Amino acid sequence: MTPPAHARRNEKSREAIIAAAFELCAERGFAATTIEAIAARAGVGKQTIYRWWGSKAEVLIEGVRIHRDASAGFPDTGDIRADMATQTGNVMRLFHTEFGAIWRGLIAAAQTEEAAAEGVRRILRVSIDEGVARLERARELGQLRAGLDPELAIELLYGPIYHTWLLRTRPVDEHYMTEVLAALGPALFTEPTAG
Amino acid sequence: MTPPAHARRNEKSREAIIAAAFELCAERGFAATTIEAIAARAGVGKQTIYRWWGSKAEVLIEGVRIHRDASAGFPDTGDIRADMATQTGNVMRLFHTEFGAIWRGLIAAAQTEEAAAEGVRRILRVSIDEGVARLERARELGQLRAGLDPELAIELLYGPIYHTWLLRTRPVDEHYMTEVLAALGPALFTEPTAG
Amino acid sequence: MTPPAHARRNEKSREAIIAAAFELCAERGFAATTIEAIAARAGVGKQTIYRWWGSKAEVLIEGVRIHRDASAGFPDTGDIRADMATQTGNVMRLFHTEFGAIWRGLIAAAQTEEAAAEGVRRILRVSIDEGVARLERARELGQLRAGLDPELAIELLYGPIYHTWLLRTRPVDEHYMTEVLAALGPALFTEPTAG
Amino acid sequence: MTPPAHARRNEKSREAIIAAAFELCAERGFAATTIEAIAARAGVGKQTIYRWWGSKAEVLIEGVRIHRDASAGFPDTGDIRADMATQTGNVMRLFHTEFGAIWRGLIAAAQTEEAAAEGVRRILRVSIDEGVARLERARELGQLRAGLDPELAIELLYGPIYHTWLLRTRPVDEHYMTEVLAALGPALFTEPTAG
DNA sequence: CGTTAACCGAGACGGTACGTCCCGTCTTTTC
DNA sequence: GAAAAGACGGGACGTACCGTCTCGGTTAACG
Repeated sequence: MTPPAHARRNEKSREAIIAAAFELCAERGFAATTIEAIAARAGVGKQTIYRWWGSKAEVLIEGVRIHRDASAGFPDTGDIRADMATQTGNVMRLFHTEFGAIWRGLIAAAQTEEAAAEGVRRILRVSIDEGVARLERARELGQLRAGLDPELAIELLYGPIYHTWLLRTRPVDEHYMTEVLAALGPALFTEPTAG
Repeated sequence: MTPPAHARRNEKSREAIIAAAFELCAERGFAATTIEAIAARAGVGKQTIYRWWGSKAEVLIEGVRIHRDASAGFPDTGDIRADMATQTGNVMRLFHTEFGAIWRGLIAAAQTEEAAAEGVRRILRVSIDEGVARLERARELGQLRAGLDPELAIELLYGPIYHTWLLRTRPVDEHYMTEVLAALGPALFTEPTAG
Repeated sequence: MTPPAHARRNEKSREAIIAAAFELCAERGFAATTIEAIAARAGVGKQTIYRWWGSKAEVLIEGVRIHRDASAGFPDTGDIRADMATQTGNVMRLFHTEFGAIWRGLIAAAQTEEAAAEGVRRILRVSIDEGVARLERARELGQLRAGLDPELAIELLYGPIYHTWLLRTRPVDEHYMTEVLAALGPALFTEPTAG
Repeated sequence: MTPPAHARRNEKSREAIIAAAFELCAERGFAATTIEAIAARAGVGKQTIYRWWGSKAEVLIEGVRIHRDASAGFPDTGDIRADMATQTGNVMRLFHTEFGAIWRGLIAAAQTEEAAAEGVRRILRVSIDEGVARLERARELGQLRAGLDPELAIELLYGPIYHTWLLRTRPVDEHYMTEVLAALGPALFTEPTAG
């Protein structure tokens, strides 16, 4: 999404733009954030944004990627059920922060704008791969239901999360993930061996 | 979303506006569809749109509702697994038509605009309730796993559909729903009684 | 230059735009006057300017035309030499006011922009015709050199005025027009009959 | 307008810039010619233009000066009326070439920009002085009306030329200068001696 | 004869204005 | 009195250039 790193590029401007975009999304939401406002807040000419990114979505995606790279990966305590609960809980919590609002905006943009879709996909790919890797380790310990495709398993898990978060068909309380995991248990995991 | 039906209201305009909105979304996509273009296409003053709806999303939601009311409900052949496969297959097929593009746009709008979110929610509510009703009938036949909340079950099923459709993390082939249902089977259903 | 008078047109905006354009030209000069600034000063959307005029030059030309229509015509005391001195003196004085700066800008614009050239031409046409009419009256009194084309005579007179004013090859003192008229006398007029 | 010749200055760039400026003015007109385009066409950095000139007008003025220095001066056949006709005819012809379009642009720029005005003035000064010198020679031969200021005479002559050329109040045919000279004759010259 | 300072091409940068597109409101006229 | 038509004030769009500012790379004068 970003043209290949350019020697002459001003790193300070790049950072200021991403930071301004995040601030403005936090303050007034994704839809009300404009390139003009980002440029003004960052103390930058509009052209400098258009030179390196194709839309506000691409700016934010670069910011999200940086944010994501700096955050913890999938937990691995050896207990796959517990780790899944931890991870999905983290995700749901994240979704209710400012970051969630930005991510929501990006997913909306991705419905319309191919570049945004590509960025969203790339970000999700990493998370999915982490989840798949964790499931592979669980499989080696015999914790996974036989014949289960790990990537499909991740979708079974994240699907309901995104469904309730994006479509808001019902209020989500803090036990939601517990219920989802409990219900999905028989589809995903072998019975935990007794204590 | 629509003000209470008004005696004086011009029914022809109402229909022309909704039809124009659908056409334009089909031709140029949700994001590129504007109120001005809808009004021009419908041969209507802009004010007439603003008088009765709050945004293009609301116009489309009314159209989607009409469309939905005219379509078949949840199938019920007695075989819950087969009916689920039929229904989810229908949904996925629908998502790849022009209607899908509109629905995609409305979900995007719902991330930002409360009125759209409300409309989306109301439309989904009906579909979910139909699914829940179908599952209740299955439960009476002992086809459902004990202790399963039917609404949660619907989310376990539709979650992955929306996840792959909205986030496009991977190409979806025609067997996708078969695999999802197979994987979810142990979580949702009792073993089908032999022959 | 202006589209045919339109019933729906907002007269207040039209006047505010012309007034704002004049003010801004007076304050910062023709070149530094922008459509954006005119719109802002007039409390008007830019589109409202672009809807009715093609450029700032056309706005100003409309203003100049109104200004010109409201001003006195060619003097006629019976003494053609004196009237010419009065008139050319008035013109030169006018050229050193704010109005002169605007007229200067419009002539500059006319070098580049056909619509401005057309406007300038139309404004000048009226003044030239007035001069021609005055000379025709002088001819009837036998004050004009035989065989002189009155329109050419006007050009012989105004030519040096515009030459010094636009090209500024030398400072112009208040006697300049006296000298020009004295020098042109033999070319234009018959000897005044001794009195 | 040009800083004092500098030893290090790249002569090739200087020439390329002036040539590019002339080409671009010829192709798209003075107003549409930009410093960026000149730099690109000349294969030169923008800074190299800004280092040596203050504006595109100054670049063109330097080019015009070179052009002018290379062209013939005022003719002198001994017959002042004929020489004036020759010279003014040459000028009017020149005004209808590409060079005329550039000169027109510079005069327009001079209305707004002091440096351009200064350049225009300097170029005109030389031509006026040549004309004045020619008239002085005519005076010695008794061809000039007594008491006529030669510089004023030049303005009486060039005034109408610039008036019609810049203000375009009427189409100018090839006899225009003949008529102007014929009409001005009594103001400028003594009667040609018979035979 | 190596150093060094200016010039050079290139082009990113902070800006300003452009002319356009729509927004949602308002006004006029018609049915 | 709803509806068509569309002008209006406004805000953002994405683009074009402005004039300034690095950045390496020549290149010519000086030490």
